[in-house]
Amino acid sequence: MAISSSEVSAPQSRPRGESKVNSVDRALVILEYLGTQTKEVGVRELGQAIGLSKSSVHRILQTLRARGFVKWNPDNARYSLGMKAFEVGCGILRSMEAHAVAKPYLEQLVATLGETAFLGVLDDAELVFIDKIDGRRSVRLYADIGSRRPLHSTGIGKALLAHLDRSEIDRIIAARPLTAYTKNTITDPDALRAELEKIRRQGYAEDNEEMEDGLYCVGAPLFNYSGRPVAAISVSVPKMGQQPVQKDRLIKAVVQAAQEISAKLGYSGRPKAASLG
Amino acid sequence: MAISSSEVSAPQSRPRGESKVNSVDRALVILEYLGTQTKEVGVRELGQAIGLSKSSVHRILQTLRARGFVKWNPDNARYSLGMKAFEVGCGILRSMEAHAVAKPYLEQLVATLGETAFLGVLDDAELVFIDKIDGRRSVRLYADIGSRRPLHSTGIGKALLAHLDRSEIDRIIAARPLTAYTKNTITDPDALRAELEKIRRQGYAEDNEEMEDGLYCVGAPLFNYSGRPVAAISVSVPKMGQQPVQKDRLIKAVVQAAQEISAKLGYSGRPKAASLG
DNA sequence: GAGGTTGTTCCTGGCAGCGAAACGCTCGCT
DNA sequence: AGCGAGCGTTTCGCTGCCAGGAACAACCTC
Repeated sequence: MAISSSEVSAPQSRPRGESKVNSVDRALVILEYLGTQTKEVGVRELGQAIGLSKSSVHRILQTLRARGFVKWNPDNARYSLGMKAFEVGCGILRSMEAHAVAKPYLEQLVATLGETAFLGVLDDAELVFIDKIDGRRSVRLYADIGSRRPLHSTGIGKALLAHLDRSEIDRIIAARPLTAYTKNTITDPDALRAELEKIRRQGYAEDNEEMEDGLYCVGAPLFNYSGRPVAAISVSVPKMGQQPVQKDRLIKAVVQAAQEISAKLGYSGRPKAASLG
Repeated sequence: MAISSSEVSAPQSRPRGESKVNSVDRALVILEYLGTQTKEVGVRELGQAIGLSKSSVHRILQTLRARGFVKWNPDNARYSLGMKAFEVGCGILRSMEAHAVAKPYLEQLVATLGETAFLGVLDDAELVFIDKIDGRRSVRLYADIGSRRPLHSTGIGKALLAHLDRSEIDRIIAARPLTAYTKNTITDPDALRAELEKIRRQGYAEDNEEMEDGLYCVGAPLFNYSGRPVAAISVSVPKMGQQPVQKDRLIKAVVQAAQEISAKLGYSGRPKAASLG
C-alpha cells in the first residue's frame, strides 16, 4: 500500500537512459523531410508537414541555414537542403573502407557485363545503396545512391542478411513484415529462412523479380578481416527484350569480384562460407 | 546593486532577426565534426574537440542516434556518422537536375578520354564536388565526392566563378584570400579577373597545375534555362609520364559535353547576362 | 487599391536542457 | 591482485531557451 519514494522520484516518467534533446530531434526531422523533398518548401508548409508551429520551424531553419545545412532561396523565401548536408553525409564514405576498395571492381563489372552494379550496406534492418554505376543500357534503373530498400526482396539485402548471426536474422525478420512488391517476393518467414540457407551454401543471392517486375539481380556479400559482412555488391539486369548476359556468367563475375574485394578487406576466408563453384 | 525586475526583462539585446537554437547548433557542429573524422570517436574526445561538456555531447549524441544520424559501436562505446546522414545528404542530388542529366555525359567523357571527370557546384564561395568518375589510370585522384575546393585554383571553380554577376565575383574574391597551392596558383585579384574574362571568351577554364602540382584540368560551366551557371564539369589529367590526350581534344570534348548538358537543362544559349554590375 | 495569403517579429509563462559532480565500469600500471 | 586513472553514463538544481498566439509587413491576386 505504501508508495515508495522511488515511484515519486520519476514525475515525468524519465525513461531511464533515453534522454534526448527535443530541439535537436525536431531539427533532424526537418532535415529528414527536406531530404525527401525534391522542391523547396515554405515555413508554413514545412510546419504542418511535420506538426510544428511556424515560429519553431523558422528558428530551427535559421540555425540550420547558418551552418549551411539548409539553403534559403531569396527569390521565393523557400528552403531546401544545403550543400553542407551533402558534404557531411558523404563523409561517411571516407570512413568506409569497402567503398574505396569496391569501386574499381564495380567499374570492372560494368565494363565486362554492361549492366548496372550496386554497392550497399546494412543499416537498421534495411539496405542503403552506397554506390551505383550505371550500365550501358538506355533505360536507367530507378535506384539512387542513398536510397533504402528492404532486405528480403533484393539481391544485396538477402546476401547481407544471410550472413548475419542467427539471432540478428530472427530479430530483423520479426521486426517488420515481409512486404510483397511483386508476385515473386518472399513473404513467408520460413521460406525466407530456407532461401537464406541456400544463399549461404551458394555464396550469392538471386533476386528474381522480387523487388520489381522485370528485374533480375545477383548479389554477393563482402567480408572484412573479422569475417563480418560489411557490405554487398550486386549487378542488376532488366529482363525485358533480349537478355545479353547469361546468368551463370553474371553470377560467376559477381561472386569473383566479391571474393577479391573481401580479400582486399583482409578477409581470410573463414570456414563458414562453403566453396562456390 | 539591486537588480530591478524591469531590467531583467531585456537580458540580451536581441540581434534582430538572428535567432538560433543553441542545441541544434551544437548538434550540427557534432555532425560536422563526425563528418570529418574517419574513425569512431568517444564522448570525451568529441566534447573537448568542439568545446562542450561531456553530458551535453552525450545527450545530443543520443538524440542523433535515435534518428540514425549517428551510429554507436557497442564494442568500444564510440560514435560515428550514421547512414541516415548519408541518406539525407544524398537527397540533395535528387533535387539537382544537373546531376542526373550530366551523369551520362561524364561517363561518355571518361570512356572516350580515359581520364577522371568531375561535376561540381558553387556553394558559399567554394566548390563542392557532386560527382566523380574515375579514369582508367592506376593512380586515382585524391578528390572525394562531397569535398570542397577553392574557386580560384580549380577548373570547375573558375568556370563557375567566371559566369557569375560582377557583384558576386567581387564579393567572392574579396571574401577570402587567394591562397597559393602551387607556384601557378593565381593569387592576384586583378590577374584572376583577367583570367575570368579570358574564360568567358573561351567558354572553358584551364587549371594548369594551380591546385596541385602535376595536375592539368579543363572545366566548363553548365547553364540552366535561366542562363545561370548551376554547375560545372571538368576532366583532370596528371602531367606525369606521357600525356596521352592532347589538350585541344580534351578541351573540345569537355566544352561540347557541357554545351549538350546545358541544352538538356533548357539553356537556349542566350548572349549572356550583361549589365547587372 | 483592397483583401487574402504567407513570412517575420514581438512577448511571456513554463519547462527543457546545460554543466558540475557523482557513479560504476574497464583498463593499465605497479 | 590491488588500486586508481580514465571513460561513459546518470543525476540534479538552476538558468535561459522555446512555444504559442497575435500583431505586423510584404507580396500576390483580383
